[in-house]
Amino acid sequence: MEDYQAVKLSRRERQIMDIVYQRERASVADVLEDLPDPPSYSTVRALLRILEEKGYLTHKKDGKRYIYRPTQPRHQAGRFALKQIFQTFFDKSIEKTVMTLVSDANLSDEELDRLSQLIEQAKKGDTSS
Amino acid sequence: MEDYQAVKLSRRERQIMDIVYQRERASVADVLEDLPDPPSYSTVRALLRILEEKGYLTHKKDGKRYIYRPTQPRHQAGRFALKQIFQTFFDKSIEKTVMTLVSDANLSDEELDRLSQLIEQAKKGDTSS
DNA sequence: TTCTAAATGCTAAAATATTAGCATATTATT
DNA sequence: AATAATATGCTAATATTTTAGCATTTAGAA
Repeated sequence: MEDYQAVKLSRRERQIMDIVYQRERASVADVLEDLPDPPSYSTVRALLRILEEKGYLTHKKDGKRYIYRPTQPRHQAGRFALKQIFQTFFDKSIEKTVMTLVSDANLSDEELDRLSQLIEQAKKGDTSS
Repeated sequence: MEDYQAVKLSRRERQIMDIVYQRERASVADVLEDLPDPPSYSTVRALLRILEEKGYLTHKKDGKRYIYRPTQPRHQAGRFALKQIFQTFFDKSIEKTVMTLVSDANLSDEELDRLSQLIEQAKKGDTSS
C-alpha cells in the first residue's frame, strides 16, 4: 500500500499536525484553541512532545514558551496528502481531481486566467515524464 | 475547527476506509491484502464491523462472504478530503492546490485540453458565488 | 532581587483501539 | 446428506493512545 506519512499517526496526532501545518507554527495554546473536543493543556503538551520525538515537529523557545513547527516542509507534505487523496477517491487520476476542485471552486477570473496560463505552459513545455 | 469525517477515525479505521474507497467495495480478504503491517483476519473483521456500527460502511452478502461499501458516496467523501487538504496545506487556496497538482502531474495533451475547456467554461459560466 | 504568573518535565492512571481465538454458520462439493 | 473449506459472531486480552496532575523552571514585573 501507500507509504503516506499520516498513516502512522493516531487520531489526536493527526489533528495536531493539521493544525500546525495550517498555522505554519504554533504554541501549545494555539493548538489547544483549534483542537476539536479540546482536551487539557497538558494533554496537548504531551502530544506535541511525542510528535517531536517521532520527528514530525521541532520547537524553539520564544520567550518562555515553545513554538512548534513541522520538520517536513508544508508544500511537500501537501503533495503527499494530495497524492493520497487522488489515489483514494479519484481513480488515481489527477485530472479528475483537478476537475472536481475547479468545478466546485468558483474561482475568480484572475485565478482562472492564471490557471489557463499554467496549462498553456504545460502544453508547450516539458513533454518529459 | 473543521468537521471533517476522518477526524473521528482511529488509525486502522482510516486505513481501512481508504482501502474501501479506493476499491469502491471490498471483502475482508481484500482489505487485509491492502493493509500496511497486516494484522490478522479477525482483526480486520472486527474493524469492519465497528466501521459499520459507526455508519461509515454497509455490507451485503455475496455468496458466503460480506462485501463492504462506503455509505457516503465516493465523490462526496473526496470533496471533503480535498477541502481538508487545501485548508491545511495550501492557505485555503484552491488555486494553489490546482497549481501544485498540475505542475506535478505531467498530464497528457488530451488531459490538458480538457482542463482548458473546463476553465473556459468556468470563465464564461457562473459568475455566482 | 524577590515574587508571581505562566510555561515545561515527567510519571502514572484511564480510556480507547487493536488484536487473537474459539464457537458457530454457510456454501459448495462429493 | 455428510463433509470440508471458508466465512462470520462474539468475547476477552493486550497494546496503544489519551489524559491529568504534581514538580520544576523560566521570564518579566514590582
